[in-house]
Amino acid sequence: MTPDTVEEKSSTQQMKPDALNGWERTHPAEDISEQDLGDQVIVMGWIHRRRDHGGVIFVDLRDRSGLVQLVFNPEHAEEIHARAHVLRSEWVVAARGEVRHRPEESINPDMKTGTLEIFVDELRILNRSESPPFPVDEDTPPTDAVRYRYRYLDLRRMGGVRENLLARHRVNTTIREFLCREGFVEIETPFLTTSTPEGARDYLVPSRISQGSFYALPQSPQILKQLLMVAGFERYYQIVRCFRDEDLRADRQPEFTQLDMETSFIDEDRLFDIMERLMSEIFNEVKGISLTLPFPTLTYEDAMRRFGLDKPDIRFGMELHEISDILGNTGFGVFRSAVDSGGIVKALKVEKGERLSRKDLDDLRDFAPIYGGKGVAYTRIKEGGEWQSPIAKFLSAEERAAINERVAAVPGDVVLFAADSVKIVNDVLGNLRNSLAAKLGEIPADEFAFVWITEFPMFEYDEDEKRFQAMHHPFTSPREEDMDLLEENPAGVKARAYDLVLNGSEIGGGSIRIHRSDIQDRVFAALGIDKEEASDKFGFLLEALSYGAPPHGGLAMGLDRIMAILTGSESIRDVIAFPKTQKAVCPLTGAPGPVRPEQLRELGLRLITKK
RNA sequence: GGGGGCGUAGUUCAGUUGGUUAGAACGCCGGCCUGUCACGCCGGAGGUCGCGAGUUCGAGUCUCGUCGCUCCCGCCA
Repeated sequence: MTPDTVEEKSSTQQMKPDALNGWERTHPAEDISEQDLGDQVIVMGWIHRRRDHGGVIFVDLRDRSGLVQLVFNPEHAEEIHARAHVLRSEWVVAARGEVRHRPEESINPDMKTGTLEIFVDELRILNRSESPPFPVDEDTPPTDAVRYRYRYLDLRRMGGVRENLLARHRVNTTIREFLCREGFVEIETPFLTTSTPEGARDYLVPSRISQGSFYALPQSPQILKQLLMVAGFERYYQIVRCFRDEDLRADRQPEFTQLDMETSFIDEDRLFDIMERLMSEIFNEVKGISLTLPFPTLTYEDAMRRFGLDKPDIRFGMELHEISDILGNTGFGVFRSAVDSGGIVKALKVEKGERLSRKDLDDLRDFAPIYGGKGVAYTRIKEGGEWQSPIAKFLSAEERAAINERVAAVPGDVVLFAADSVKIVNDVLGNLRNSLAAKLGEIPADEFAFVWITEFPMFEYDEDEKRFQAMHHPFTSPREEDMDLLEENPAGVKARAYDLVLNGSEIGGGSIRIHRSDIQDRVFAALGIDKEEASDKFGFLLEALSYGAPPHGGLAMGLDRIMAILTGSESIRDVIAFPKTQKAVCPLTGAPGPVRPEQLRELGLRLITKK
């Protein structure tokens, strides 16, 4: 190797790190206060920034608590000053020194410890660091790909995900303390369990001992927590990881955390009350605000009618209005055929319609197809209720007047229309309502609007499989007054199921369960699950219900989503330490990855190579 | 499975109608600097323009494919 190919090592690279050697930290950096003036303290952390004036050197030391300024003065201690000269970003150091007041003109009002500094007498360099791939000391984060690759550095950044995780810790603590006071017992349930029929694809784990058999990772501990009620624990909870092998979204990870709860001898009102008080404590802890209790309640039917979605954002108005009845005999083919084929026509009024440009309205053309719709019609309302619209001429004056009255239109408004099947109309206008409100700045950002959605339909008809499916899950109790409909009209049965919605986001859901095996049998029958299949899949649950199951119910709260809303995060990835990418890959560990052939052999598995 | 956005220095980005040697800021390296706090000043290094093909005299720029990140629909409580 010739001399000029030898990589030159700077002096900083050659320095040997020091041992901690009995030193103990006396203060977190940001806890240094006026009370410590004149005291010798020891702080430990990372080099946040260094300002080397040739003479005096200033170093901002960062630890979990925050920042404190270290001062290295050559006149005070020349040798220490020389050591400080080689410090670089993200090196790990311990410093002992005296807490002093800064000179009056050097006070930094932006820092919590801005009036103070530590005059360093002794410095120990505990570890060096490569130059970080992105600045750890700045608020502006690098792109996601870089953040995830170096997640441990991303988490080191102040004011970012680190703060979210610390808030999450406080929420977990609040939950545990609250539920403990309320008589709940934390019990762990297995991760290696059996496949439950809840719709989502399971993550499977092959069994080595029983070759050809598989465990499933739980989508939720649903059946097991019901068994805990049969066992007599009365109030159970668990902060538990759940797994679903489905495509990811900003608010969906393949593994996610739920606050899972179940209670005996209780009905909806008492359960709602417990949850509302818990939410109130959480919001008080993290945001310092008190929520107004109780939360409002909306039936599924009303939510769909007024907002088009079962997770309405009720922070703003802009409700939907059905106008099908006005259009029974209309000459406008698009509306007419929707109504004639069992669909509906709904209208969405936007006040101060001048905020929507011609282009905005034309762009609506692209909105409907996202949800399977054909389009969105619109009109501007002029003086005297006159319509300025491409579709005005297709509607009679009476029809236009009736619509104006239905939506209470005044001059200046814009009214939007969708005509299609019930599902598509609600999807299109429900989502358009959210989208327009956001665009027009109608959503109060610092408001938290909870709403319970109740009385969900028990069953949903699956067009593909030509049979009913449980909308929630098959252990949900039908309402008492709908029991008789189980056999004659399943579509009319409403369930004792409920969701908790916050700012248009579903943050939790649950139900009062079936605790009698005779009713469970009838629900299985309605679902087209025969006795054999039922006992095959859930025999242990049915058996358990026959041994004195108490009336019980519960819910599961999506902790990731709650944290995302609490911290103002766009994605739940920002409240998870090591999240997966949209391809369900962990950028740090590389999971999932290949396994050694002998591992497969032990499991009795062989890979089929896909083209 | 489908639709949209992004990909240029370590990082964040700019890059004209396709035209010579691809720029800036921050960071990094070296030097100077005793009250800074995004310290300042001087100098320097650093690029497979995600990857591959194509069109062209000529591609960071146009076309096709592919990979990665991301938002959405489907799917999923």
